[in-house]
Amino acid sequence: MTGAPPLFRVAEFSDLDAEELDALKMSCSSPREIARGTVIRRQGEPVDQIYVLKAGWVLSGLDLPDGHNQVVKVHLPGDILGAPSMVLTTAAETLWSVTPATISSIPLRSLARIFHTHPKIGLSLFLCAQQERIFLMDRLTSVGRIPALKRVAAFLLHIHDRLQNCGECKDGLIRWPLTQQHVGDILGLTSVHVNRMLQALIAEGLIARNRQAIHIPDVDAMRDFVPLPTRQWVHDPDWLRD
Amino acid sequence: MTGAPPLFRVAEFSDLDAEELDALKMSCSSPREIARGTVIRRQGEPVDQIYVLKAGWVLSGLDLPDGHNQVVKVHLPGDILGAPSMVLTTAAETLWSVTPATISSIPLRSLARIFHTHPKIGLSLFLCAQQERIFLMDRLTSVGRIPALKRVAAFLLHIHDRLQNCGECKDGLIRWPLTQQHVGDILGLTSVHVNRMLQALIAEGLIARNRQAIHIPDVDAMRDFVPLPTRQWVHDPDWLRD
DNA sequence: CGACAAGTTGAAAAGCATCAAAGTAGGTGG
DNA sequence: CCACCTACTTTGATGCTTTTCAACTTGTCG
Repeated sequence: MTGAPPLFRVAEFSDLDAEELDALKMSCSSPREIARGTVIRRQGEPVDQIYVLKAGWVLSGLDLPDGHNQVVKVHLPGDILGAPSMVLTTAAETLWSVTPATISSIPLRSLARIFHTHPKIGLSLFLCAQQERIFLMDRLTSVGRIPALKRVAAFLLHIHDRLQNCGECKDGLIRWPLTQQHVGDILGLTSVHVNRMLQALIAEGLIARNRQAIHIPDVDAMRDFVPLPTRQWVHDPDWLRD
Repeated sequence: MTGAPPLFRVAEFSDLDAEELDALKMSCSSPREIARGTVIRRQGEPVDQIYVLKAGWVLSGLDLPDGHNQVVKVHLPGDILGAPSMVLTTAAETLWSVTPATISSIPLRSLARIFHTHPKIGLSLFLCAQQERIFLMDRLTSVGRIPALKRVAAFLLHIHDRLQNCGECKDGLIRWPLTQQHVGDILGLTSVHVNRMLQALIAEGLIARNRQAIHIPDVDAMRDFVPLPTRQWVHDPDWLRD
């Protein structure tokens, strides 16, 4: 939207005025810088706040008793972190940074208050939660019904689109902080198989790659290759206008 | 909670007073009865309302170009249907009943208004959306990282717990309207393999089955067998009380 | 009774996991 | 500046889980 760093993706569906944006900011603690690999909140811990990601990449994942891990969300700048566990007595997910990151936190009490003082923000938060459900539904479809090659492609394209949305990607060039093990945990594959699928995508000419970056030279070709639809998000629709 | 049929699962996390429940009811159209196999809303159609399921089972699924289908949600009585597509210009999901069902609808405009007139309902709806995210995260973990036998077991247990929550299941006995093809589409398996896994669960003594029902004789044993944690939902927590 | 949907079974093949080992880059300390 | 360490990537061989395909069985409902 603007050239400024994205503060909140909350305003993605309905425009918030300055006063509302201010109210949101007031609810946030001052930003905290964390190193790569920092655990923000561990699975099983009590939940008394959620977080806003100002910069960096954060993963949210579930650990299984057998040592396997499923990453359920790749968080990019502007995202709200840790909200699903609000409805649980103990956090479902572990949140950890895979790059240096900047986060601030919102106490649950403040969040609840916002719904009363600024209903429109409440509605915006609700819509963001629905968007997260769409993301999860698409990933579930990907993991459940799409073979590995296209599954990896779908994921790369998804990240591309979201990075572009927050102004961190242009010309299909993505600074890539994830290991192949991470990608495996995101897509329900082994890192070995992810490696082979990446090589296959390179052989197809759909992507190029060096150590720190992935390049999608022809985004439209990638879109054709991926069997999931590109999602068209509403913005300030009829039914939201009073 | 009560012996009465569950109207809204919306009140699961915070108690709503009579006036609020009334406001919710007022936003709903009068209930409509639909036959088994009725499509409520098809993928790709415009989105101008969401639905409340009063009775029956409804599936929500995504169709892929290759003809495969991924069911992303099994809806039980009390559920809100179709909300994720609110943020899209065109519905992501197809909703169809697998039993005779009773639904009523809520226009998006009314839903938006509720956030302003009854912020507490807005907050409750937000929390329900977070719960749906937890369900999706658990299913994603299931499909991504849990082998077929335990995956089927986890799903049966999940449905058991939710049915019990809305008073439609006791003593581990579940009236079962889903075909093995449905279960396959829910879990990312083929119906053939679902069939074999069900037989294996019977051989293990974890379930029993006849044509219309599934029985979990020892729910605790089932819980031990399943590698996902049982979710403990908050109800009326500190931070929600003003 | 006959038709259709769903469940069941077996055999073969595919896709992905597993295991093990070697290769590569980046960072650190001597 | 080199040597080493660590984390990550890459490669090959093998095996298992699940799919695919096809046929057959069972139940249901007109």
